[in-house]
Amino acid sequence: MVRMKKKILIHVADDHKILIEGIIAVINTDRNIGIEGYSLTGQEVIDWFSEKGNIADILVLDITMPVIDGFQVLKYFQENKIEQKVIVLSSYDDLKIVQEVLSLGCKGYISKNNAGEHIIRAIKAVANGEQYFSSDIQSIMVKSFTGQDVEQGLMPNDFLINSLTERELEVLKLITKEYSSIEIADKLCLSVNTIETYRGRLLKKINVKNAVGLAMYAVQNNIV
Amino acid sequence: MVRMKKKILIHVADDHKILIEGIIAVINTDRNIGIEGYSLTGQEVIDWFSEKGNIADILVLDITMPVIDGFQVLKYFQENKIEQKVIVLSSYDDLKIVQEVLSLGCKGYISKNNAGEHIIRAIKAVANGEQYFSSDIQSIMVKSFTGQDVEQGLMPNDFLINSLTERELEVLKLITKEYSSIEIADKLCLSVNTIETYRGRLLKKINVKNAVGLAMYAVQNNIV
DNA sequence: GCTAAAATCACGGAAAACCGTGATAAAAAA
DNA sequence: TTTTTTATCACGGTTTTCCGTGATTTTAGC
Repeated sequence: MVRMKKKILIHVADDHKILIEGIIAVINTDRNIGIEGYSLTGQEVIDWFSEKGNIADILVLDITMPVIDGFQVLKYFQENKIEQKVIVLSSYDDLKIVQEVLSLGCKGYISKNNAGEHIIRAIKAVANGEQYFSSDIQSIMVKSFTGQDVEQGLMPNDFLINSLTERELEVLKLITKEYSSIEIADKLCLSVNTIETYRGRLLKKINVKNAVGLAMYAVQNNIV
Repeated sequence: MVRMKKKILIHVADDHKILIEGIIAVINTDRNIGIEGYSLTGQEVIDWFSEKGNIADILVLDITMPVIDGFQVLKYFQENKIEQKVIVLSSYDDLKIVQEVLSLGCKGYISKNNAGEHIIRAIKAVANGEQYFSSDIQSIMVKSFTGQDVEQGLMPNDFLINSLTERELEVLKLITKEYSSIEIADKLCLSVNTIETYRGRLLKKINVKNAVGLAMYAVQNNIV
């Protein structure tokens, strides 16, 4: 046993504050790990990094965030040749996502289902230069490796295009300004049908029930 | 001319931040007046007062704010026998409102139309124990005093019941949680018609176009 | 150059929201 | 004790949103 002198510093990024609080609570039970900060959007993570030049020892990163999602944060690190240890948190135990995320250089992958029991171990492993995967992720990886079919959970098929495009963002902004589809179509010189399509896509991507949900999301992520 | 030693401290309350910024900008042009703080809702004003026991020398107060409006803030002062110098800002040059506001002990009344040119003078006058009314307000007062008809501007007739009731607030909160009228009716054990009525009333009172507007208002006023 | 993503449009049906208006009973205020 | 406010419900009509599905054309990444 080596006595640790410095705490392992963690930065948590998730758009659900309640989840962040949960993770912080779990992490605080271990005296060798500490919280350096947290972000509610991918944008915040990137901002943090570009301002301070570095984040904590390990970034615990949610994949599903609006506008700038976890993928894009990983890409940002990759493109800027930044070696950042990242543990990805995901609600989706999907093989393709795991592959994608690993190829983007992430060192750990934990399913949100059992994040509580794995997060501490994952952090220590990754801090130690190892990789870590929660048990359910390991099992689907093994199955895939041995050629077995991996039964996929319920995941929106357009999950990988989670981040919002320019146009979608534009429409979202106008929605928060109380414009109707007709008015938005007018303003952007597009067909009403097109706007309706965007509306539907926004609902799916952001995963809310109605325009109010879109507005709340927009506010909570400083899209306003 | 007496040399002023202390700045006259102002607290601004308005639900539109842009207006607050404007007022602060104007006030900052005068070196004898300073900003002590600002509030975005009537509730904040009352909270501020009940916490700190006093606000600035003069409170510049917007009448039309959601939930707790300017009237209620004035009533709060009156009921708690607090002598607070208040200048009311209003978009409505309505005789009844001016009367109401004055009877609630406010010392100055400025129409938003020409707030810029009057605010400084009003502050100095009120700080000096005088009263102050912007020119258009004075003119309607004079007309009324001399028995002339006062032509009323466009003001919603239900303006005076601007503040939201308990039930309305409850419904508003559920709307921001993406519930439909049917679901809200279910949850509160009321008729769908009733909820629809509330929806309509909320739209009118808060003066927005649709549920998104309601949600935005709710967020901006910490009703969440 | 091929493939994936983005931007664009269409359409028809179902559900929900919005609008106006009116009404009644209970509670609160004047 | 009137009057006002609040809470409640009704209803018919219009508009808008939501849902699913599919298709074409650029644009961009590999």
